[in-house]
Amino acid sequence: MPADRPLRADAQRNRARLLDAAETVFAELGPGGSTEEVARRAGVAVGTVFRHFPTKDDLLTAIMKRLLAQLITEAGELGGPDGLFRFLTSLVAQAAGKRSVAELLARSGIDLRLPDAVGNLRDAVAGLLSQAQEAGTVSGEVRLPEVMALLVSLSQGALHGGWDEQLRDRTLAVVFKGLKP
Amino acid sequence: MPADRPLRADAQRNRARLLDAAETVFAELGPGGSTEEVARRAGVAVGTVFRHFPTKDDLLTAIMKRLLAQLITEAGELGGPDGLFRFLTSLVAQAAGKRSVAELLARSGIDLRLPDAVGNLRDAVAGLLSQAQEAGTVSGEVRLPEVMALLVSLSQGALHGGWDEQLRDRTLAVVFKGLKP
DNA sequence: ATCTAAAGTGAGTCAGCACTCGACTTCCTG
DNA sequence: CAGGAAGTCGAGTGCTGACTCACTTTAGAT
Repeated sequence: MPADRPLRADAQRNRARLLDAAETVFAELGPGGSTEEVARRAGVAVGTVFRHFPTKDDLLTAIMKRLLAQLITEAGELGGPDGLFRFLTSLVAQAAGKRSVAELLARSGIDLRLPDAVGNLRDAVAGLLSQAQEAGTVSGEVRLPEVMALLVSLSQGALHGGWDEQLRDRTLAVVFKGLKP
Repeated sequence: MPADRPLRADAQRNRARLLDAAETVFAELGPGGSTEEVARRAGVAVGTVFRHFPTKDDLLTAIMKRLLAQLITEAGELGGPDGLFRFLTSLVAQAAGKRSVAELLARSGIDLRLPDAVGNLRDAVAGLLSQAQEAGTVSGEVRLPEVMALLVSLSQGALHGGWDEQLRDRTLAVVFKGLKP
């Protein structure tokens, strides 16, 4: 077991292409999308996919991790009294277009290989929640678990229902009203 | 094409068994559950499944229709000022246990073979909504589409998040508060 | 009791898909 | 500019799961 040497240049390039391709493929076809298709779109042979990700599930997990990291960054950058509201809005908007986001949240409660990353998202959302509560834009009654639950629900709903912008706003408005003091 | 003659007794029995078996199988395994497994649990050969439902998708659609009919009945029986709230609660509780319910709602927006049945559910919910609004338990601002959207979202969330009773109640409490005047 | 069309059976077909592996190519190091 | 390790290639393998069909069984009409 040699210490992890840096990847060769072509390998790095392919790894990145693969992740991008996988994201769009799974976004379009769901987890049912085939590995072969991912390879094709990345301009690479199947064997290469499996060198980088020994299992289809590993590939899925890798995208989830990346997506999760992006969300955490976004949550970290947002803040202030209505940071939580803006984060939720953005999340739902993304979910409506990108199946992966919703799928990610759906799996996150189940998949045992993402616990720390999910924990980080949880922490980020907790931060937004307490900021909002201090600013008085969210009721002190509200706790983190139900916020996470709503977050998962809404992104799932947006995904499956094919919401347009208006419906999204009206639905979020109801939830936001429920969160306010 | 002879007019539809009544099914033979054994055929009727098997059809019913098949639907029951399919419901539990798909509830446990999701749509990925195999036709063979459905046949096994119904105590019937695969061929029989395909005699009744030429396509796996036909089988799925058949359960959806049945489930939908049950929901519509339930919605019809409920009523009064908090009928809508009780319906939502019951729906979410069912979704948490039975994958099929959530999957049904998820598909209902997409699947083109269930439009009338879904329309009926929509009507039933519309009835509950207007009753609640007349009684003053739900704000007049709220419209049907967002209620349907919340309904789909919450059942999806309950399914994927594996909510316990407490979390379910707390989450619903937020939504209900958002619906009130 | 007899007959027959409807229903049931289950081994078999076929397609798709995750994954393998030996031959070939490309990067990097000295 | 070797040499060889790391990476890529893609035809091939094996399995799973939807669907078929020639044959057997059975319900129900006469």
